[in-house]
Amino acid sequence: MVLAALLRRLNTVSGLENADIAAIRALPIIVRQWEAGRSIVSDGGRPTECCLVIEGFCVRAKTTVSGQRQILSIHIAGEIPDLQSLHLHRMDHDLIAVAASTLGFISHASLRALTRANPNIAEVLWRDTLIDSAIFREWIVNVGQRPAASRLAHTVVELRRRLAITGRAAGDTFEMPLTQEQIGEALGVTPVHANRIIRQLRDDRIVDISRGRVVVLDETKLADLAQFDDRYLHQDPSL
Amino acid sequence: MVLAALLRRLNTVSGLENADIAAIRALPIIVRQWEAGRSIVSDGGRPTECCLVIEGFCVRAKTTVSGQRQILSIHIAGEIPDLQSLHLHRMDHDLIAVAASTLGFISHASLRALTRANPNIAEVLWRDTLIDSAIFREWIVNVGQRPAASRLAHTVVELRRRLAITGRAAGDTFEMPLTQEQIGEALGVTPVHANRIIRQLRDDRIVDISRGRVVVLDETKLADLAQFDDRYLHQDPSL
DNA sequence: GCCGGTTCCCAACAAAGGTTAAGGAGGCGC
DNA sequence: GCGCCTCCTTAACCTTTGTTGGGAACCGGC
Repeated sequence: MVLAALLRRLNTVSGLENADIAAIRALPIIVRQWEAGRSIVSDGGRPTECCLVIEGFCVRAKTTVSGQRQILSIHIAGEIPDLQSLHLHRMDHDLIAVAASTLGFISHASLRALTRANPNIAEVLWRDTLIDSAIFREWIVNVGQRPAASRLAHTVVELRRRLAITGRAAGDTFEMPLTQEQIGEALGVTPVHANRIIRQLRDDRIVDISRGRVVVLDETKLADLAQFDDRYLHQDPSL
Repeated sequence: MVLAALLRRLNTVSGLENADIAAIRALPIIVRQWEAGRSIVSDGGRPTECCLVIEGFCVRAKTTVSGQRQILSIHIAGEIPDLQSLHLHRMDHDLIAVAASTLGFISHASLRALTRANPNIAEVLWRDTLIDSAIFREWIVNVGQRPAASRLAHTVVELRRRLAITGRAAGDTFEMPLTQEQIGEALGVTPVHANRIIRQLRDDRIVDISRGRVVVLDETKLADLAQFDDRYLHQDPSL
């Protein structure tokens, strides 16, 4: 069921009525397989559909004039990374699959009809983009204020929490299929320095990040380093 | 007219119909004077109203567990910096007036009634929060990839462009009432380093930032340093 | 099973930015 | 007009991160 992760996530994060679920289920979706590294929408593009991650991993990224790349967010099953394109018609960044992924494409036309007809769903999706925004704010703090090792720890904890919503972070292990270069791009450091801090966290027996997997070795030390406060994820709709 | 800057801005950035303008004009707003440095809403708070900046300057900021502060955005006349609180009920950051300001408070109840009754306005406001989000993305790039002097230049150019919408950046001079410490907090550098780069840009005759005012001395050099691409501001609704 | 590309790993050195510590300029209350 | 407080300014020194340039390990295709 292609909508399973999306419905699970929206229900956890915002709460859905039965009518909402039915309306979302009725959306026409085109499912496609995407290979690792392939771009989904590019900076400057004018997409006419939104992309639901059914399975896999995508990132949003921006490249500066001088050619440096910054990863802005990491997206997992159940998320719609380019939902903003519904009202921001020209892309200001790239969306790329970093691992082989299953994607579902939903036309802007059908989404707009859905939100117009169903203000409740409009608010749920609006809220979803606001949570996206809250995560960007935390990333500004991450790159602006924390030393590189803490940045990595914070990113790892955040991803784990988000994966947990759809049951993709059981135990102390989960997938994070980014190369060290991409981890550096997400943290705002060079690949060499990314390697240094990954090694450091491994040597200190805090987390082992290798071959696209993360193994948490010491919860306490990781929490200490990350100084993670989950409020910004707004996972509880009642709060 | 307290709504002048807001309507001017929404109309530039999204386009408004006459009916929308009338409906916005009918909103009940409580106007209050705010002194410089006074907090408007705090991290963890659960506001029941949104705050429109009628005149003045506000910033949003987060403080880490270890006490470091990061400014997330700068807000000017015509903006609603905590519009996200309409659907994100608990604040994940602070909103503070950095200069003496005139603020208008609009209850969530009346805003929600407005958006429910008028899907067009709902979309305009949704789009507004998406532009907010696009600016956060650019700030991640700014803090993550650019050297400190470019970061400052970029921030200056962005603010100038946004002020220009409501005619508050005529000529080569505009207000930016931040202390050097606050500039540092926005750029993710220490106050000492903020001072270094401000001096450097002054010595190089690029911009003179002092006593809360910015004077652009050399457009070309500034543009060069900032590498500014205004697409992320999404100021043209037709694009 | 080998080959070519990607990814990972590492060391030496350079540069950007952080830390500490201090003095000076300007505004405001009395 | 004096004193206080905030903000700005600067210098010397230290730490983190970037740069350059390498080599080793892994992976998929043939």
